[in-house]
This record gives sequence, C-alpha cells and structure tokens, in this order.
Amino acid sequence: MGVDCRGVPGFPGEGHDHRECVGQALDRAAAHCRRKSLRLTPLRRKVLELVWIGHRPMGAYEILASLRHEHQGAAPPTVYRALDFLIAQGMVHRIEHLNAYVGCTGPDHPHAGQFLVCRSCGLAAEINDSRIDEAIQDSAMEAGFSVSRRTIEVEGVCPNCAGVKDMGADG
Amino acid sequence: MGVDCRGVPGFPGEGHDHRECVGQALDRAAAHCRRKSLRLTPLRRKVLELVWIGHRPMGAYEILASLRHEHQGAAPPTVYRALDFLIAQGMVHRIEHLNAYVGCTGPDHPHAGQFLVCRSCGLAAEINDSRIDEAIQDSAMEAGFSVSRRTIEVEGVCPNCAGVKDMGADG
DNA sequence: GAATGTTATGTTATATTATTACATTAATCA
DNA sequence: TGATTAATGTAATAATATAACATAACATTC
Repeated sequence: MGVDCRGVPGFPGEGHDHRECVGQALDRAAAHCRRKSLRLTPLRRKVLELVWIGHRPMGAYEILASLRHEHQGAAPPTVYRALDFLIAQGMVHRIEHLNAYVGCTGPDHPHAGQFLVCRSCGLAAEINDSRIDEAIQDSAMEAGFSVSRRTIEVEGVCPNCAGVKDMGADG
Repeated sequence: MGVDCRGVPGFPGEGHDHRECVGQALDRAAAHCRRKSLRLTPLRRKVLELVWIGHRPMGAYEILASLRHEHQGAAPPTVYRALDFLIAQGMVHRIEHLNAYVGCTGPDHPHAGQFLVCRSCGLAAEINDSRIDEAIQDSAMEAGFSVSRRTIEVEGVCPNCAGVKDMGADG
C-alpha cells in the first residue's frame, strides 16, 4: 500500500495503492489542461480514467465497451477522439505492437515512452532511460537520420511473473 | 550502382543496385531453407520478392494486390501465412507502427530488428546497433525484467530527404 | 445576450488490417 | 501405396480505425 505506481521505473507491486495512481494521473491531467487552456471534458476525463483502470494496455474497443456502461451511445470515434487528445497531451501512450493504450502519469515530465510489457500478466511498465534514447540518437546521427519519434517496446517477463506460471491480468 | 543495400547501416542511395538487394535476399532465403529443411515454396518466394520491391514497408493488402497480378485467387490468409513464415525465419520484419512489412537480408545474422523509418519518403533502414540492445538490456535488468523481444522503430527524416520537400516513395 | 466562430461530440457508414474455420491439394515418409 | 504432415484454397468474419457530415457546447465580440 502507498507505493507510487511509477516513482521508480518498474512494475507496480501487486498490492500497490492504485487509487493513488489514478488520482495523480487525473490531477496532473487537470492541472496540465488548466495551464494550457485545454478542455479536459467529462468524456476525455472518463476515457483517461478507464485507461487507468489498470497498468495493462487496453484496446480501444475494450475502452469503448466500458465507456458504454455509463455513456450510452458512445461509438468508435468517441473513444478514438478522446485518445487522440490524451495522446497528444502525453497522458496516454499507444503500445503499437498491441494496438492498445496505456496511461501515463502525465505531461509533467515529457518523454517518448519506452515500455516493458509482460507477456505473462500483460502489465506495462514505462521506463524512461536516457541511455536508450542516447544510444538511438547516436546511431541515428551516424546514419544521418534526424529523429522525431521513437517506438520502444520490450516484451518479456516481469519480475512479478518470473518463476510463476500463468498469472491473471491486472494488478 | 553496385552498392549493397545494407552492407552498412543506413539508407540505400537513390541509384543503388536494387536487383542485387533482392537477389541476395532470395539467395540467402533459399540457402537458409535448404539448411533447415524448410520449404521456400513458390508462393513464399513470391511474397518475399514482393516485400523486396523496395525498401519501403508494404502493407499486407498492398502485397496481396500485387500478388494477385500473377496469382489469381490469392486471399488475405495467403499473404498472412507467407508473411508468418518469412517473419519466423527472420526474412521479413513487421513495422508495428505502420502495420507493414519489410524485407531483411536474411537470417544469416540474426537480430531483433531496429528500424529508422523516414516520414518523408517512407523508406526503412534497418540498423543493428548493439549499443541500443545493450542499453535496453541494462535497463530491463535493473527493473528485473527478462527480455524476449524488442520493437525499436524510429521515425524521422532520412539523409536523402533532409532539406528536400516532398519526395516520392521508393528508391 | 444575440450573432458568430470554434471546438467537441453524435451518428452512420465504411475502410483497413487480421484471423477463424474448414476444405483441398501437395509433399514426405513409413 | 497408404498414412501423415505441411501448405494452400476459400468463405466468412473479427478487430482496429477513420471518413463524412450533423448537431451541440463553449467562447468571443459586439
């Protein structure tokens, strides 16, 4: 209890205080939008909340299904537009190899988004390792390539699942 | 002319000898399959050849459309199965953020697949920088994460396009 | 506080990417 | 040759995402 989801790069413990994760994410999103005169509408806020249901990347249609429980009439564009906004503001990242979306603590420390994704439990941990960015930057520069966006997604087995067969989904 | 597509990490020059790229890829694929007693069937060979039409990642349905020119009756599974085989053998990589597929010189030097993808011309250059892998490995290890697959896709502008507005597609 | 412009959402349809499921054919091997 | 496995054919459909246009909410200016 009481452990911040992402104070240190790594996977959230099984018993971490997830309400705090969500609360922080929503608070930071609100503050960010206030500062930039953007509108964190109820719909956008709700989608952000849904993405934050766990640390497992969620598909857009999975989000849509949840959204419909309290927002009858929601359609794919409803979700995709909200996701577009949240992604543009750095509050959500897209995991390309999963076609799924995961929350980010927010735009206060902007970053490209590097992820460790566990094959066993499905959790994604965001890391933010400057060594990786530097290695990529160096390599790109040597090829004469100017970098604008990086997709770094690492699949494997998280420490919670190491040695444990077939865990459930979220924590 | 005569420049190997991937002898050195980087983008193929505009006038490189692309037949040599394709020829080498097909030869290596054939050799690899012979060694491992795998079947590089005419269909698989043709799909590999199509993926190698250029250094631009191709969508599965784009491949399908081309395939149909000489293989009437081809359907999505035709292409996806061939791609599955080619990917499993390391002859093709999938570019996740494009939902597209690109040829690889082959399984002779196995690797995870790190790509620089040009936003302007669409070309993808495979790099294979151990510094990047090491940085990822280090970071993952510190998080207690055991890596099994990496997706490294870097978007930006290639040297051929730097300073040039709106080039075409392939080279 | 009405007129206007802009941003966000509603709604329907459809595009794009990928897989399932089962039948058939081709290659391999005992 | 017959049995077995691997590959392909074929039809239907699932999963993901966007286009296009209508309506509603908010913001701004007069």
